[in-house]
Amino acid sequence: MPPAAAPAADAPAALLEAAEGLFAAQGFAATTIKQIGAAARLNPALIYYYFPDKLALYAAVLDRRLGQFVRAMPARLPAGLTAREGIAIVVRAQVAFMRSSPHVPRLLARELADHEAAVAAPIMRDLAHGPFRRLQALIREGQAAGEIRTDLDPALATISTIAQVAWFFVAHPLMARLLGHEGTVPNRTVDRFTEHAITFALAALAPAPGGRPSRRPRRPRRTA
Amino acid sequence: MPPAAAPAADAPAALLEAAEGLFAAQGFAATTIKQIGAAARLNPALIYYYFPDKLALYAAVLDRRLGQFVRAMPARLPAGLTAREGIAIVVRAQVAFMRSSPHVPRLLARELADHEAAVAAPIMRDLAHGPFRRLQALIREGQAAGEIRTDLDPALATISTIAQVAWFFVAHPLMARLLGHEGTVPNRTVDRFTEHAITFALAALAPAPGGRPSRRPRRPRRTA
DNA sequence: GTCTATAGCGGGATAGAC
DNA sequence: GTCTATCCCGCTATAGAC
Repeated sequence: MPPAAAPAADAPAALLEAAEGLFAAQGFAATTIKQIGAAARLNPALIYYYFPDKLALYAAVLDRRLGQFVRAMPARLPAGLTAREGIAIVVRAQVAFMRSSPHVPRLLARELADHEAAVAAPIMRDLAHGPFRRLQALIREGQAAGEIRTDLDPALATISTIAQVAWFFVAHPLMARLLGHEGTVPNRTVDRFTEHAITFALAALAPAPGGRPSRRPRRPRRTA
Repeated sequence: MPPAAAPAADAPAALLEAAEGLFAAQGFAATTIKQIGAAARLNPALIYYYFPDKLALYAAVLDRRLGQFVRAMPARLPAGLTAREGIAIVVRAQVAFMRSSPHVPRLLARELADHEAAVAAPIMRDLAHGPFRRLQALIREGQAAGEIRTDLDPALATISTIAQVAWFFVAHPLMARLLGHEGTVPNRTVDRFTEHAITFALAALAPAPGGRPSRRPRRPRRTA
């Protein structure tokens, strides 16, 4: 084994790292092979030794940052949770996801706009079929147990819950302005928002107080 | 005045229209002058007669769809509103904004990722200084009047409120999957979500019921 | 105002030396 | 595995005819 001094010196990792930053900042089309080589301090032609083409490099970047995290999500949601526990776990996991690399929110924003591209589709499928459906089921169970108001559609309530952190990070430049920061929202404000988002969602979902029943349950109308 | 038969036949408008669709679908860098000309059924060189260059065309597209709507927002929020009225107005205006062209959500998603670009900055400034600050002030007044729970930070509560509709549209491909639709979320589901978002926010902001006071304001605790 | 033709540049990708 | 040199293509933008 070589001494641990070598600072992450393997070429494919350096290319992925450099490409991630450039793709996030400029987008796929605006980023050139030569820029990536320069940022990685490697010869640009190496990209074609380690990856079939530019698109494959992009797909590898996305899979590393978005795909891996999304696929690891279900393990964070063991069986037997209450809805309130599930909400707290999911919201905190969203924050961890968005902070797992400074480029994640922008990569995500671009993929949301580019959804015709095939790269984003499997990741979105995993998100929808995994944590989203799970949280929705927890909310439905919470309604049956009387812990959650029954006039809310579980799917829509799930969206409202996860929208908070998602939008906070994806619209980061807007959030920074709204919160009065020039550049970036400081870490402790992100932490405060995380706890706020959990409180906000739990308050919205709490059953209407004592005497007055919650508004009459909406007919289970097809979402289609 | 010419007979109303001519179908929007002025060239600059046709170019803006065509460019909007292509920029939204593919992004600025991936869209070519020739594609725009072809989509507008006009000679591509005309772009350089009506606009200085490609970037100026892009800026014009953004200003037409995003800028104009944002600048018109304050007029929707007259003086003397209650916080609850303000929330309903802002949420419905967000939906109207997102529906004002089918391309708005994607244009917005791209601008959020591209915030280094100068084009987005003034629009975000107007959003932050206009409707966002206004809603925040309304919530603060609502807290003083005892209509809104006082343990929530008005700025964070504003973000949570507007995040719902913003995320619903920007993450549309994800929302469609979560709601079980193959392609697009149907209009009546969007309408249901609009009313849901108002209900959700108002429930989250309602003062804690009678005896028990709202939870004490959380100390800013570091999660990191 | 609209069109053709093209200049001039920079992109992705490859061949092949080392 | 890494690097140089380069091909070929398609892009933005312009010149100038009509």
